[in-house]
Amino acid sequence: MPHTATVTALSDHHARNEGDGMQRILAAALDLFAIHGFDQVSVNAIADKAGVSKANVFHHFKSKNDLYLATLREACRETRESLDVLSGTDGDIGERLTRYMREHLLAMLRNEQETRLVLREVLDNSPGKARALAEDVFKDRFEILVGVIRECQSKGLLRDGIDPAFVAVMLTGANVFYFQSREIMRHFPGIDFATEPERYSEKFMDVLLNGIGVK
Amino acid sequence: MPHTATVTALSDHHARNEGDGMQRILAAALDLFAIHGFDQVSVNAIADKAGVSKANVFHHFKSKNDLYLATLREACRETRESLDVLSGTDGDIGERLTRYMREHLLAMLRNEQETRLVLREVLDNSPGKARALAEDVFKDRFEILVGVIRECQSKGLLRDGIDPAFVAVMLTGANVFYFQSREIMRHFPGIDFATEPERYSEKFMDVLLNGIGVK
DNA sequence: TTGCGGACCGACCGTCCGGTCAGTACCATC
DNA sequence: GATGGTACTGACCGGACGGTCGGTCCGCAA
Repeated sequence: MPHTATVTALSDHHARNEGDGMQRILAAALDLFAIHGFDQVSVNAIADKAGVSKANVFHHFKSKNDLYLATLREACRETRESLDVLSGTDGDIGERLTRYMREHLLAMLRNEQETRLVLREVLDNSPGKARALAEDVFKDRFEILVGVIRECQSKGLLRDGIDPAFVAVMLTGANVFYFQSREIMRHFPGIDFATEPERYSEKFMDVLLNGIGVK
Repeated sequence: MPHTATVTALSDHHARNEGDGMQRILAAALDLFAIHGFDQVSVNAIADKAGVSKANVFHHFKSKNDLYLATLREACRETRESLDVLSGTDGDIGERLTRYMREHLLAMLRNEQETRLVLREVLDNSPGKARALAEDVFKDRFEILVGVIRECQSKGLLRDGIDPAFVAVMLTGANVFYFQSREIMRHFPGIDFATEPERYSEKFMDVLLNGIGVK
């Protein structure tokens, strides 16, 4: 009795769950790859989660690596937002950067799985899979950010001694590190921002703009 | 013809290479685990690199996971330095933190493999293996750092509005992010510190102490 | 009505993995 | 010289993995 729906009801001939099989496979792969990483996830597990047979996975994607690349590509595509906040309005550098930092961090947390997938690929120094793919996404965004900061500097909104590229790295790094380590920070004493990203952004911008020294 | 030395000369009966077999296994495991991660490394590969048989690995360690834990434990032990710089002298907060940041970053880079191993365990959100082990190391150091910063603040060396725990996170995050992403930063334009950690530390401390805003 | 192609399946394959085991060489100590 | 412990080995095991294969079902166009 082949072709029996392994999932709930849905009497129709085809497309038994939601979306066609390929989409369900991609969604399942995103979930699993993002949480456990490439090696820890078997094609069988993906097929089970998607409610299809393993053979069907190989019908849509020519290899496990191919599926991973497709998943990563989609994750990259969906993560290209939150940068528009920057190019929007003019005005005070503090306001602009504050809004960017806040939105960027919230966007990372909102698309947690996609972010985790891309970050894993970028930060793991192994040449494997498609670091270049994820790296390009990173690079594009980074250059835009540097451009905006440099523009602000030329308008006299930043001190002259400041290196725009370094500031961009600092901003990115602060958010990436928060994303990575917020879980363990929750176990640390004296930290009130582990579950409140906005408070983190606020404190960061205060230090960034004013420094920690006494006036 | 068993017991033939698979490595160079060393006529002696025992200890054919350097150190006993167990040490060689640990060293090989550190190398491979740090670079490729737990899953990507087979016990066979470790045994080959150490110049022993796979069975011998299981003679010294009761499982692959046990070997991983031993490796991680040693990596944690060897990484407990560079914090003494803090508790040393008194004096200007700028000097103290600058020296700490510099030394901490250089220590991470000096012990690259150990750092990578511990960091992988801490930052990967999977509950697996021995996150607690690495986390404790992190936590200890973090608390010391917070203590020093708080002390500086009570002496009036820091602005009152500053949260010491946040500053500690910021310092740690900046160095961790540099360690993780310096390789891809080398491919980015306009970055002059990707291969010069001391320049990175310098720029960071400038921003941290003085902020980026115009005076 | 036929036939074609895509979605899909169960069963299967070779490989490699973590782990075991029986046995060997080489020490100690008595 | 027997004994016992330790470092070490090749051969082997069950299982999981990525991937293949022959075949079924079904919508659709001729």
